[in-house]
Amino acid sequence: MSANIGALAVGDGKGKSERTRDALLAAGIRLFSEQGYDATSTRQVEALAGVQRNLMTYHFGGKEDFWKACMVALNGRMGALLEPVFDQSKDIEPRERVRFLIRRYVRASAAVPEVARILFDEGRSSGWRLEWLVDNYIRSFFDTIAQVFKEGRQSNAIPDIPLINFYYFLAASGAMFSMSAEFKLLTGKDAFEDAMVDAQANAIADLLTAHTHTTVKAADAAND
Amino acid sequence: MSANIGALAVGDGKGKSERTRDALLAAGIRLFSEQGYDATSTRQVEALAGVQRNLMTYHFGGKEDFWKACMVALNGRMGALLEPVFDQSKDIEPRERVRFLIRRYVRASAAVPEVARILFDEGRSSGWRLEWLVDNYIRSFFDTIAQVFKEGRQSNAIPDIPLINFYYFLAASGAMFSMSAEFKLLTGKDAFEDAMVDAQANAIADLLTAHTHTTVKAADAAND
DNA sequence: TATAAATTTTGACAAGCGACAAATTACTGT
DNA sequence: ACAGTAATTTGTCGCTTGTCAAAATTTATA
Repeated sequence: MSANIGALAVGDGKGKSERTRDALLAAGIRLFSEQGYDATSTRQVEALAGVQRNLMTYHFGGKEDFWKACMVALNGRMGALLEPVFDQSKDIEPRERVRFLIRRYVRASAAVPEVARILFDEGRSSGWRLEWLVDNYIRSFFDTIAQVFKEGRQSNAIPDIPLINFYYFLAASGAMFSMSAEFKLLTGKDAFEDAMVDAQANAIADLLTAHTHTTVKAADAAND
Repeated sequence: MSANIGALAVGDGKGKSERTRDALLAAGIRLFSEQGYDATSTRQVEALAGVQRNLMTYHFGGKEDFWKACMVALNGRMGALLEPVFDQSKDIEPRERVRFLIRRYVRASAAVPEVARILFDEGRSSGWRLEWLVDNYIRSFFDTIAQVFKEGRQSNAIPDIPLINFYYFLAASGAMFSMSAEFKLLTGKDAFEDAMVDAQANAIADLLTAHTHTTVKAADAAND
């Protein structure tokens, strides 16, 4: 792990106080997403940010509020990538529009893998962090996906599977980037390479917009 | 959290020492999978197991070796579900065989959600735990999936996507069960209900054995 | 039953944790 | 330059962490 993330996270035209806050947020996002909340200590965050001990408490009030601030900042990164997408897609015909949205979402998941890491992490057990995430971000994201799904079904662009399964399939499409360390050990390649990201985006779009065979259900039952 | 997991994990015909070990392993699997390695303390495991402090160190030597023992036990649970599957499927015709294997794998992921939780957790950043998992289990699992994929492609049962992406879809198909707490908050339902597990198994099988349109690639490029 | 081994229990330690308080330095507006 | 405030720095607190050590107890063997 690099000794100091401050220099990377710093904007030049900002005051020292704001630079401290930004460095802390960048370090917090990285450590919370890599290690989880409980396993990340305030001293560790401050060390990675290259700032003095106790500055997190001063600027953010405490570990809990700091985590929420990290989530807001992280949502900002993701939102900046996803917000223009709906506008860009509004003139595309239904089937290609769904594929376009899916590909852009997968690319955003690769560009900001911290989001998927934290969702996989916090979604496992209930608590105040999961409740906060659901209330502030996850619920509205699910509603957005539900709208895309509805339109995709009406135009027959999306196969006949339940919304819930469609949602979790899409949400899990970031697993390849979330598990980038395993990916490297297993394949020897970098999951964030452009060609790899495109391959994943295309594959997800292919699978989620393919027509399914309608004759297999009976055969399934015979083997169960 | 229940105060004591020992009574559940105990076999009756076993000696006290073995019962202590089993209770510790059951508690360890649960806590490591829910909270991760660093966030789980030895005292917490011992308390959930309903045994005295320091018995983990005595029976397993230390936290690291105890974690490995938990992984071995967890692999045993998963293996017991997956081992008979290949034998059962060897007379099914290729396309239905792939669907059968996928559905059984998804159901096993639901029956033992701890596996997916730990893989999502440890796959994020490199270290001795990820290396150990890859060397002992993940690599051979990947090879098995690669073999299924190869046969599935030859019989045209699996759509034309790269192996790596196929593998990570399948691995990520357990995300719905791994994130069961989020699932409950988001949908109000229990992800482990039989009907829900079957729906996911069928949906994954449908998506991974559907034929894709071959005419969309050019249209994709037009929007990028 | 006597003896040794295995297992359980209790005690203690250095190190790290989040948080609070106070002292010091840097910045702001007048 | 000055006062007032913001920001940084240092010190400390009670608590938990993983681990080692030793005493007490239970189990196995002769």
